[in-house]
Amino acid sequence: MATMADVARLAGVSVSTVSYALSGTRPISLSTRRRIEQAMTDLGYTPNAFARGLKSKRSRIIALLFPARPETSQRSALEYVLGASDQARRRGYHLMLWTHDVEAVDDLAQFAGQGLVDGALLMEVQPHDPRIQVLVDAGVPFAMIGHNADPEGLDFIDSDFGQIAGLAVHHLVGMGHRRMAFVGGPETGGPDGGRPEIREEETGAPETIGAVSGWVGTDGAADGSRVENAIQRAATSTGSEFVSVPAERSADGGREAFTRLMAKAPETTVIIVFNEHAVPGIMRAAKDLGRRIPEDLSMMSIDMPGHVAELTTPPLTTVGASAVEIGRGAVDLLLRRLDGDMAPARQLLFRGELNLRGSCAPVLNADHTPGETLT
Amino acid sequence: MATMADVARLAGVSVSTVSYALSGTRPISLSTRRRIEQAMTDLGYTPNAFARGLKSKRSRIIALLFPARPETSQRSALEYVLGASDQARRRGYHLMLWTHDVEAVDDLAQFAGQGLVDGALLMEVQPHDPRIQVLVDAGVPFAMIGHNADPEGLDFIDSDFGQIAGLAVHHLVGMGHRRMAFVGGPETGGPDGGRPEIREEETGAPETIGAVSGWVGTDGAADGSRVENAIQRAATSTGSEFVSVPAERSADGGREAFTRLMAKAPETTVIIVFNEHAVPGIMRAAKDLGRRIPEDLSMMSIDMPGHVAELTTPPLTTVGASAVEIGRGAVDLLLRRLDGDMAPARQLLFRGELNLRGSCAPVLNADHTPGETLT
DNA sequence: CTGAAAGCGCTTACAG
DNA sequence: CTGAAAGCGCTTACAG
Repeated sequence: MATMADVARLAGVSVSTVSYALSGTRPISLSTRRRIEQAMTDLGYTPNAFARGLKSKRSRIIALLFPARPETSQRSALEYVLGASDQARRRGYHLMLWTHDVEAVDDLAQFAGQGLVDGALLMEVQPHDPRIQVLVDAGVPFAMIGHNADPEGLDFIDSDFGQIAGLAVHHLVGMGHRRMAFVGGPETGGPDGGRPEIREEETGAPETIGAVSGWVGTDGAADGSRVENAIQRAATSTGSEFVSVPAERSADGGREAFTRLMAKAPETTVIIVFNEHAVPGIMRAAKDLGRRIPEDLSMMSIDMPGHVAELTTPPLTTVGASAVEIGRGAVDLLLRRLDGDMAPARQLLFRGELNLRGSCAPVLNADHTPGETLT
Repeated sequence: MATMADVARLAGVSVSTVSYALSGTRPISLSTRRRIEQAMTDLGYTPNAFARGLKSKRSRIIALLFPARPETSQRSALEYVLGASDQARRRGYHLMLWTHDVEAVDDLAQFAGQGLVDGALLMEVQPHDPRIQVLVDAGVPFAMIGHNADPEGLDFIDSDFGQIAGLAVHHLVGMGHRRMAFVGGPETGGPDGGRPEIREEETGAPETIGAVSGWVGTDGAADGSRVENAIQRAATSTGSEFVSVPAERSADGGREAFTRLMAKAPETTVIIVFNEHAVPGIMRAAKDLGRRIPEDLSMMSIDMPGHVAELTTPPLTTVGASAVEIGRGAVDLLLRRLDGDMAPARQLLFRGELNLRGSCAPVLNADHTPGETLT
């Protein structure tokens, strides 16, 4: 590989001149610039990333911290990753994928201390995420996809679950639904499922950028519980009944949850699911009980990629924000910090959209009295 | 951040001694080693990756070259990525995700010239993949996931489509199927679909490692066509009829393909699909025609992740090799090169497995004569 | 068993 | 508008 010294020699200038020509940080005469450019093409010169990083303290590499076990990946995860990767490239950065155990904090500290990355993006942020303190201690700037319990002063981008819940519930109410159920992950399930108390602190100033809406507060809960709370609030505000049933992340988990749901609230007219892996089990259990979707029971899925939602029969109506766009937005948020912006933390909520497919239908007998059986 | 000089000062030794203590490349007295270790913990020292990379010419970073558009990602792609990322970590390497346009070869040349990565992994390798020459020219070692038309001398790992096709066809024949159809991507479709001629060159020595079987030759075709050819060979060797219909990668593409298939070979008893996005369209079109799956028509999907196959009704029987394992294997293949192994190229085929779900059933009227209608 | 020193390939004050 | 030189934080012959 040609070095900068090679280029300088061939162009008949000093190394520093080549460097300045490359960075454009000081004026170079046209003829000199031409000779340098010619020499660079002739030699096929590419600056050495390590020498550059050693001197300038900037690597132009950002890390994507992805707490995944290869076997149990969420399906929209790829979209976050590709969105972030694509945007990083557009903005001249490399993206390092760092899959890890959320609890393996020592490894992270070491990684952060290497100075390899200029900043980090955190996926699947937990309410009390141990990674945050590690990054703060290491002085590595970061932005979160999702957020922790107390995100004050921290940059993040998240789905606007309040808006998304409103969108979902409004659509369903318009179809006559008044008895709604929510199936989330094992961490959900309301009081008997260990949901943390709702704290409605109105912190920070709302902001709206593009498809992004303002941040107004946190309830300190994990994703699933936040979605659950948002749906519950939206549902009860319309006078609808609401029940929540947790489910393991598997088809069997879905079956089981459906059984519990039928025991608890047999009159349910719509199930809103935030647990991709439980979907097949729920749909099969419903079928086994003779509940046709959507005629007898509507179903809606939150944050499910469109091509996945197409696979079920009927295809699932979904609601959610674009994972690709959130991935992109996270990169922009981080690079704003890396570019030295000292402004206060920016907390962005990304608006979702409703994608109508075939799994929601009007309630036929909207005002049937409790006690009747729908089947 | 503490530097090696800080550690040396605190431990009362020279910088070189600290360096040797860290690398273990020369004997250090126990007491010295102790003092150095103490100093490192006290200072929270982590070696600077850039200084190290500049001097040693090794970054311990490998790139995963992923020619993806964020919007149209294959579902098993995440599994390759996570498998590779996980294995890289285990082996002490970082994984840089490089999503790019397959044709944007200039960008790749620049990337490769930076000396940032020690090697690269290529996903979605094309028959005449322009990336290969770029990497060879840049002197960047690489391993392929999949392979090009002429992989002689190149390391790769791929699904053993011959074995996979045999597994699939054998299972189907055992159920009485004798009229098989294949639906692949737009690049498939046999002679009228532009399939390259089959060249059966027996190159290289077969090898078997773990779940990996030996490589015996290439037909110089893209993935889809190779799968198609493998299925065709397996089918005709059992005396079965075989037709192939290409499909666009979308639900509509699937519908359309199904219509063409019914015009071409209405007696078909099983469809083998290698085109995830076409699946919903095929299934709905079949249903519209009154063809029940699996009673009237069996279906099998190649290389579809299990949790995805669970979503359809009935869940899909699948056949294929583990994408996670192939991702891991690719890393091992590359690191073997990076560790200076000068042995000849290693070409590995990964065996697939059959996952029975509910979409394949015995043919009821196995010996019906042409002219009868199954519906 | 340990140290002094060169040098990896850049960037960036300093000087003109 | 351009150059000579220091230095980023390591690794690794060279010397003892």
